[in-house]
Amino acid sequence: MNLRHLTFRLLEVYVTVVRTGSVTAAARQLHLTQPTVSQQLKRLAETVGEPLFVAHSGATDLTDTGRELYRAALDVTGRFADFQDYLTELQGGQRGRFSIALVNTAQYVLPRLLGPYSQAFPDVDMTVEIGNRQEVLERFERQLDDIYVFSHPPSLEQVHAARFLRNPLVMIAPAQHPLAQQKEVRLAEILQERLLLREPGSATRMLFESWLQGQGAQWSHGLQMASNGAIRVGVASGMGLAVVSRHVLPDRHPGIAILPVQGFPIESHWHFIIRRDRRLPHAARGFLEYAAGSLEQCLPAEYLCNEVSELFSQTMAGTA
Amino acid sequence: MNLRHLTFRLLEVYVTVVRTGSVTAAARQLHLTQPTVSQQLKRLAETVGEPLFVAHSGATDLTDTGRELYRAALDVTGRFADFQDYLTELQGGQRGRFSIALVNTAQYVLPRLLGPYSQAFPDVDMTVEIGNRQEVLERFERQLDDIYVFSHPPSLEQVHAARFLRNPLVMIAPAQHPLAQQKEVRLAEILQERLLLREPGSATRMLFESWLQGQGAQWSHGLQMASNGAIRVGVASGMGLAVVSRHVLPDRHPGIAILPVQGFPIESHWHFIIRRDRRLPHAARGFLEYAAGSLEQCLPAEYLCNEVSELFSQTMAGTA
DNA sequence: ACCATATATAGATAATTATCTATATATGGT
DNA sequence: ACCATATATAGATAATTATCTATATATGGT
Repeated sequence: MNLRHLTFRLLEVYVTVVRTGSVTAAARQLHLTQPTVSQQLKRLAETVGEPLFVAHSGATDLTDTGRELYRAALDVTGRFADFQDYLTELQGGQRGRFSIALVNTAQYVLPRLLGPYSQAFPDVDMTVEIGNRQEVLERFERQLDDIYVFSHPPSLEQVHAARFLRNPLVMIAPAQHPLAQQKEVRLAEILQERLLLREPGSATRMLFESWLQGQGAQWSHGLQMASNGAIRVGVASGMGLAVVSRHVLPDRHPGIAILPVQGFPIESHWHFIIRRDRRLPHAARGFLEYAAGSLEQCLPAEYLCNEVSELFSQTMAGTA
Repeated sequence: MNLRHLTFRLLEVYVTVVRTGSVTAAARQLHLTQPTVSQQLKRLAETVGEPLFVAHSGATDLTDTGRELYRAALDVTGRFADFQDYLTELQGGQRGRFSIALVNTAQYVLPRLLGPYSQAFPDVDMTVEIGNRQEVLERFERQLDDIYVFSHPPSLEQVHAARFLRNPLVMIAPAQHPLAQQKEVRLAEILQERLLLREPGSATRMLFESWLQGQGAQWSHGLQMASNGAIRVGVASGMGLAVVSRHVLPDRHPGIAILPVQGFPIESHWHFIIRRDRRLPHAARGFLEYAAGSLEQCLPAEYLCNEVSELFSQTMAGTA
């Protein structure tokens, strides 16, 4: 046998024999029979091409070569044990990396989950991508990320989605706006006003438009703005009304009023989405498990809608 | 497959693939076919339980796990290469250890060979044992050493011996002794004198006695002394005559005369002796090879009798 | 001198490996 | 759009390994 065909197992057997100082004891420890261990030793010595033991009057002793081999075996098996540890951590989700792509609006809440998670798993290397619905959808199609967050997941066969948070869309107005004083606001009243809207690829805008369409309505004065932040500031400074995710507003939001429009808030949910046709990194699974268990602690109870574990069990099935 | 059944060979294949960045190139380098290497990689990945490569648009890249494995593989194969180097040196006789047992008298010449040898092979750990014939014979019987030096080797089946140096026994007397003035000395004249003799286990004494017996003679006044050195001093100071190896006398030996006794010098030879029933360490073989090639440079030409290489070829046959 | 214990050897077998040839399947560049 | 190149898969096979049970052979201690 060539030295190259040595296995770690064989070295392990050897190390055990040297440590215990006895073939029989080693066999017991390794759950092998004594002849098996004897044979392994013989094969090892043949492979090395030198005797490893000398039997001088009873007690067998290591030769110099045997001692060298023992050292080498310890180093080598030790180094490989390190690699195994790495694997174990990786497979347990305590180590590794994954990426998650968020639609813009979700960045107002998700950090509350991502923060504690990355504190709990400092060895996981997490990448967070942010874009509007259109952009995240493209990433999804190009399979760039491991987990996606949408309010309306693409419905394809290879997609698994699970809701984790309510995402109500509200109509906001400057606090001093006349409509803000009313008990109830009719849709028609809104459509007179100027509306600050996100770009067409935005999920919030799509949702609102499809809702409007359901009502057989259409807005008249629109003004496009690049971000939720800009819209919020715009509304506060009297530029117009807007539809935004409730999460875009801080808990306290002076200068801005939520209008009690008929049919509002428009209900939607955020989902964690994974692709069945792509291997889910252990760390990504680990994150979803963490989310399933910790959403309650991280996010306000009023928005909770924790169905993450469903996703998780689905995935399991998909993987198996 | 379990991680323990990984072979160094498999890691080597992996390392080659990573290095060349190509399965086909690695196969060429390893003198394997491409499918063989593909299969090995597949098996390796299965063993590890994680993908090692990601194929993103053509170019295949290592995963994190692949990179970890690569590091581990480098460390591990590197460590084992060190062990192989050790083996190579050992098997080449440049490293290792052996012991050689000398009869007392040989210690006057052998250092001239051992010195240069151990300078040339500083990594060989050599043990030199010294005793009288009886003692060395005992060591031989108990198989304590790798090489023995006798003038008259035991003649057993498992013994290989080769002469390497003449060992003439001379009769010495105080320089001012009457016999020292004669052109020729008869044996009878000697036997009148007091003879300084080594102990019964000594080779010199045995040789002399058996020679005497051949002549049908016997000495009358004997005085036993413990060492060749003591005898030399004793003779110089007029205590008597003595038979010693020519090598016991320095080149210049004022105060001592070599008597031209009839039948003297008694010729004998030193032999290197090895046992066929005992593994000859590579270093011991290396020493004998060195002796075969370097005796001429190390010892005086007049005593040379280099038949060491015969021994060596015999040994080869015995081993094969 | 014998007995208990440890080790080695013989003989057997199921499983696995290492390797091949032939062929199918990407994939990148003109 | 096609062709050259690279990779993966299928199918086959000889060799090797890992392991066992049964048994022979040391070896050290009373």
